[in-house]
Amino acid sequence: MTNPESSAAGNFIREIVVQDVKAGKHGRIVTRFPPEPNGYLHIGHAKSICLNFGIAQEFRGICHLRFDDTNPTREEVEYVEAIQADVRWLGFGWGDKLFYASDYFERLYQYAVHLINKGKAYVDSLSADEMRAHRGTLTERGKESLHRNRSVEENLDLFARMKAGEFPDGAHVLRAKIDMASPNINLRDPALYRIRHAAHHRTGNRWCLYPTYDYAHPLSDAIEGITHSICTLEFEDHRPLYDWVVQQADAPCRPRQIEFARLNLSFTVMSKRKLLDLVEKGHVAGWNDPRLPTLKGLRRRGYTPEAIRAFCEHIGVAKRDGVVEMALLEHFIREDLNRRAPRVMGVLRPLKVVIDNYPDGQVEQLDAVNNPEDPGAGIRKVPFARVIYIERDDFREVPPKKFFRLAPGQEVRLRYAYIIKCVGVVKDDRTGEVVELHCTYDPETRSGSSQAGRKVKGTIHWVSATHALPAEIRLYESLFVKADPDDVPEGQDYTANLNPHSLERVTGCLVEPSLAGASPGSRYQFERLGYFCVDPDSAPGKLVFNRTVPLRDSWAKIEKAQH
RNA sequence: UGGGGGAUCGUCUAGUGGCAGGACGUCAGACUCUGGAUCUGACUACCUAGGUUCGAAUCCUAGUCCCCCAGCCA
Repeated sequence: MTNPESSAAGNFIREIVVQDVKAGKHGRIVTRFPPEPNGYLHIGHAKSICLNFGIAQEFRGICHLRFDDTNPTREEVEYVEAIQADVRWLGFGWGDKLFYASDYFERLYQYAVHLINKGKAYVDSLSADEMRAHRGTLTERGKESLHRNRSVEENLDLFARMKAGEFPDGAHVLRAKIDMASPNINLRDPALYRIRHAAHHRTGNRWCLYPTYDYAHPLSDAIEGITHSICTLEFEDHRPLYDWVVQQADAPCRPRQIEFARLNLSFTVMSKRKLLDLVEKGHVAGWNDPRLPTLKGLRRRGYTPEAIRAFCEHIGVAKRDGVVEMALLEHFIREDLNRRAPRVMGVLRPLKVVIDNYPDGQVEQLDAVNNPEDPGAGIRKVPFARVIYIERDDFREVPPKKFFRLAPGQEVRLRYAYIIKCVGVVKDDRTGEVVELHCTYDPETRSGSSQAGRKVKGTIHWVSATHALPAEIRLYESLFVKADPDDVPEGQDYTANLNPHSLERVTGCLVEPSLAGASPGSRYQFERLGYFCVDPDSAPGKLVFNRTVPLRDSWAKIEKAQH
């Protein structure tokens, strides 16, 4: 971890840092994660967090957490707290390096005065519309504002009065004086300050003048001594402006901005706007809805920080934009939970089975392995009795080819118990639905016994009728039916691709009694089904589980191929 | 259309003039008291056309396609 040369996952940014270190450019590497507190963190942020904090760790440097809170009209404390909790949950810390761009407002203001004095910034009094008209287009150069050549004294006076609150919103802005003819639109005298008579979540009403991102960000980086300012691709053509601001302000250091491609995940959306939209329009239940790619959603879904970090490590960092398959994220949570999650038995859709030759009233406590991947996890007792429930899917009256489960006349092993044979099927007279099975068991085949070696094709899970606990289980599918939710017919938007089956609440499930005290957040593998996590909605006597991800299911593939 | 970026297996990603590699995925098979896990094997890629070179994913030239930018958002 501390030796850059031995780093498993190299990428072009680490390479740049290595070169800079070799060249002796920096005493110590300082990065930063700079969220705007106007929304919750999602897995795309996790990529950036892992990158920034990861590089700092790797080079024995430090990563700052800095809130980019320059726009009081969209930011709230609720988010700054949530963001800190999420970063911590992901497994990263920032020591005492917690900062806010708003902490720098006074210094930023002084830098602006400095720019005015140098003739590098001026107060413009054009309206927003006029400014837009003056900006030109992608192909036509812009026109200079008639206020562009105001005297330093006049600019200083106006700027001070803007700060003092003498003008309404929009009356004036402070602009960088760069080049209205630049082919890079960002350099056509961008706004540095705008008037906003709005209360800020940290500075209250002290200011009515707020810096823009393009101005506050580079200077905040410089003030903090950031060596490598890592951001996403869309800021690439802001880099000349970033450099301009730092240089013209005569800031104490010159951070290097490096851009990488943001994460896109198939079958979901990542933009703050769409996420907010989904929440506000009620397509999901909130920011922590388990179907969302938000950190809070993934957490509730049962994802571990370790799995998310492993995912971020493996997707790599590059400049080409692409879409990572959801299957890769699922791979990492399966890998993590396979190693760590205790196994239990639970039946989603119970089918009653009476074992005719098993003594009525007898109960056996059978040994069950808690985690075959982890011998240290030990064993537990699972009660077995005459009436049990099995998974409805594990029985077919007319078994298709390669169906290794229960069917009339067929044998199957009950996990950790006996081999049983189906000898009778009870149906509902009216609907024809199978409501109960009759089986016989072979007492010689008890799990672990000398005769247990007899082979049967299939093993299925079960719960004892009298001992099982009722539960609600929430099954999730992808939020969208298309890998690219934006792939819609003309005139429709991404919500047209919402998956109507993204949530299925299954009630009447039965789980083994050892789950009685399961606390919210704890994760299990329900054997043969998948990984599940106790939902915060769960309560004693009212268990609620979320399915994090199903187990890989090769039978489902075979069956699908048969159709 | 001006500017800025980017194109390598289905997906993500290595590669910096010398055998195109890894991971996910998919398909087979082995094993298994989870149709899980594990193991084995297979699969499939350098945007195009020229050029330089003994040799090009890599260098050059000309194209093509994709993404970003015209907020007083970040």
